[in-house]
Amino acid sequence: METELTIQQVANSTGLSVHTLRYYERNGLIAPIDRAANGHRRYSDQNIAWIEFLTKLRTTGMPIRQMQQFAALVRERPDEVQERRILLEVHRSAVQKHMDQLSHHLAVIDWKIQHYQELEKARGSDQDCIYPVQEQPTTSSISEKRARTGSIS
Amino acid sequence: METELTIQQVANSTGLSVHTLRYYERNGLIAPIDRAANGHRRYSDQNIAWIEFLTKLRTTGMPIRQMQQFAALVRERPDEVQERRILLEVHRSAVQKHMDQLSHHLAVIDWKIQHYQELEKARGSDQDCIYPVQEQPTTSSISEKRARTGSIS
DNA sequence: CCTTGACTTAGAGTGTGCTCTAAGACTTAG
DNA sequence: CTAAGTCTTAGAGCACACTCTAAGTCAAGG
Repeated sequence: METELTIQQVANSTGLSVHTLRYYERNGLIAPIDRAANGHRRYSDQNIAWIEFLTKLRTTGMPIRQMQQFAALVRERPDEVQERRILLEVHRSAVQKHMDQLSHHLAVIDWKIQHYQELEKARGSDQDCIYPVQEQPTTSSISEKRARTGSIS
Repeated sequence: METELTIQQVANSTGLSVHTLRYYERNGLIAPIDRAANGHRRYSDQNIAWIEFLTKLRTTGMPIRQMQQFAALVRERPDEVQERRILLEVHRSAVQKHMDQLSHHLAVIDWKIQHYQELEKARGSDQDCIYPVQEQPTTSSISEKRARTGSIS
């Protein structure tokens, strides 16, 4: 039994809008979808699987252009898998790099939050809160830091 | 000795363009910068520190609106730190969530790469490569998975 | 003196990725 | 028979975050 979903159903199940689904198809991210007698799109299981993978590429930051490339490779050389692998590997390392950056920056934000917490604690017991010189972890080092005069942000 | 950098120097050191620096100032992300006698901006160490922190918020995906809010809190209630902390905590958990999603999706991409590698290996030794049914890890489960008929992307 | 170059402003333009509109066909429910 | 609802298309519009332009000021170097 082949499931044959409408665009609306696919929108609901994938989280993409019907607009976006058509937009993706128009732009070659999704191969032309089979039509019902009335011309309406009917999505197969494979279509859904493809769309789900696409959205994973999207949410990891792959630009539309690159997804177009990837989709073109699948359509034009379905039995030549190497180029696709390389494309994905390039993307993977970009995502990895991005995540590394995120986690570093998150550490700085964490640090700031903690700094604020300490200020709040001090505020509870202090008379009129003299702001200590602010230290900030940077790209180079979290511990060893020169004082920035009077930054209290 | 107060360092007093030009906008160009700040652009070079922060990686933002001079356009972006002015844009940020115009939009209240950066407080009005002190001017030299000729009206040119002169950035202090504190300004730089602030801009560096801003870019961390930006690169972790905080929208301009929220950075405006944060900057407004710093300017308008410099000694009330709680709201800022909460704002950052909200952002932190958003970033955390985003990173979790990224790493899950990255796992799927990794899986695909490996799948391709296996196809390439098989291709070297096989006669004419019959594609196995493709399995894909999904949000729900990586191991237990129904077969999708004939998807070979 | 004059050119080069960095700066200023307000405001227009750009790229990305959607997101929606308009006009029309078709199906189903009342 | 009609109205509501879902689909189709081509193409316009939008949000975001820049990015650049135009027109002008100013200072230093040749």
